[in-house]
Amino acid sequence: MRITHNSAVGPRVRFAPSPTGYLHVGGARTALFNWLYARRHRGTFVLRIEDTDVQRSSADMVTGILEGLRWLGLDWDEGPEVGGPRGPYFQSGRLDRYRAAAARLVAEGHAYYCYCSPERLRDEREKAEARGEAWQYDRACLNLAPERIAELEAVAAPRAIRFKVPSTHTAFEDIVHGRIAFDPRSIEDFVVLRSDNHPTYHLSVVVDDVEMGITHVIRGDDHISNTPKHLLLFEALGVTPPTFAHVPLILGADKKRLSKRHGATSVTEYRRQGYLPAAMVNFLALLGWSPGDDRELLSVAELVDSFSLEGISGGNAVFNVEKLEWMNGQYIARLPAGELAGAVEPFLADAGLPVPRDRGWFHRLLDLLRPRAKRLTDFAELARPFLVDTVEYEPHAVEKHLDAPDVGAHVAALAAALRTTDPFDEPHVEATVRGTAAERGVKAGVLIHATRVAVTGRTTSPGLFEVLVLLGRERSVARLERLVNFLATRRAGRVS
RNA sequence: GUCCCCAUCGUCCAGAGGCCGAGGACGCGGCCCUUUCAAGGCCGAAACCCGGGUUCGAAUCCCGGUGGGGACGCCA
Repeated sequence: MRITHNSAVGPRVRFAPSPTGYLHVGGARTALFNWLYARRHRGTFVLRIEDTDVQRSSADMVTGILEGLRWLGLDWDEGPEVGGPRGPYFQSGRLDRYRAAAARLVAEGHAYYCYCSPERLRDEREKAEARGEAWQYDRACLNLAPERIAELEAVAAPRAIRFKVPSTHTAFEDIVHGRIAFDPRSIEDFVVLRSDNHPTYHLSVVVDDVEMGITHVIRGDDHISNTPKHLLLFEALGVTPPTFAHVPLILGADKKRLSKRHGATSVTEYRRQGYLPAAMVNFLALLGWSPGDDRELLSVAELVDSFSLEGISGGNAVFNVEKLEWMNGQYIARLPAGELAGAVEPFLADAGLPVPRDRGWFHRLLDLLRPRAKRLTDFAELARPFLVDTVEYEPHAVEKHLDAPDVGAHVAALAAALRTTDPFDEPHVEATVRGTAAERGVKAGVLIHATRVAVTGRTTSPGLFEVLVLLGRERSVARLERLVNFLATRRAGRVS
């Protein structure tokens, strides 16, 4: 049997979410950095599901996370649904390995059994807290007498396994932060295997990173303080630790860790709000990282090409939704019409609007609307007048533009003129509108605004001539005539 | 409280001792374009946290302070 040594080919990185929640934008960015690093260096991107917390993990969450990653275009080389030579990729399927590792640590004197009750530990912590101090495990079980152990075992007392933290000085070179050192005395003898025989995060993450041949650990800043524990574990297991790169956290506008109260935090939510995956990726990439120059709009290929861990900033970053919106608008403006159509369709459907069967016409409509859209959801409202049979007149539009004298007559005249405008294209339609206004002695604006209300029901829309042409002669004329009727009956109503 | 990380415009970044009288982007203000709304173009306001060093010279290096964040679980 041949062992594949991918590390010789390129770096192996991993994204290891725990399915206790949806895919958070912070997690997505961590995944993105890992992915970019793997792609940049022709390495391997591994996806591993950390579901050792059986209580809080769920299969639905796994599905959601996978969907989120796929939507962003972050494909994994090894992991759920694609498999790979270093599986299983769910920690729940690797329990025996963690138990074996824990047993080995005990056998080799790096860990010991701990029979302390959770209640006692909790009490000690509370007491210490009351004194304003932090409590560290007191090693009560480190040197239990053999007889005592025999007693405890005889009654099958629950036992956990704790790592015996050596006094070795733990320091490491972090790619984004430089050298980070911890005083080993500040690290307690942490549990590696719970009394229910399940590993803690520290054990599973290290065992997996070893067995999966991970060369670079790119993860959130919040793991810095866990790193010395991991380092110690790697050492006890006799393995050279991977290289670490701790990326800063994403904060909300109040500089607190981004959470639900700041608004949307899940990738799925942004997707629903009408953001394009490419914009999301671009934006996330620039949160805490920069290519080193002033480029803002970078394609995935460009990101891959310029990504480097050294370019990651050390400070936390505030999630700036306004910039995301702007960026999304930029991507909407540039997306090929065909792709934009596909992206917009579900949002039209959600709004109860029909998707035009004439693709060419649909594309022209989209081209008219796109400079006005920041999110895909905007298209529903923007497109409504073009997709419904009868437009509704917005009250303020009626007030603002239909009260001028003789508006009805002007509009009627335009309707008549438009019947014979040939060809019915922008230059000719514009000439007709302006000509009609001139003939009737009103400023073009008056007629234009009234006409806009007639065909869209609103005070704002894309350029009126483009709108008329896109709607076509029949619909345009019909809408103008309908407005004439509307004004007539409205006046009648007022008189009586 | 202890340990760790961080510190340039409101926000995201550029800046790795002289090129910085600090550059880009979002947002904001103004002007232009214009039938409205956008988009676009141009212009503008806006920052090196404070105090000590080191150096001929510091946004850049060192120390301290302050501020912000994170971690202190048989959660991950």
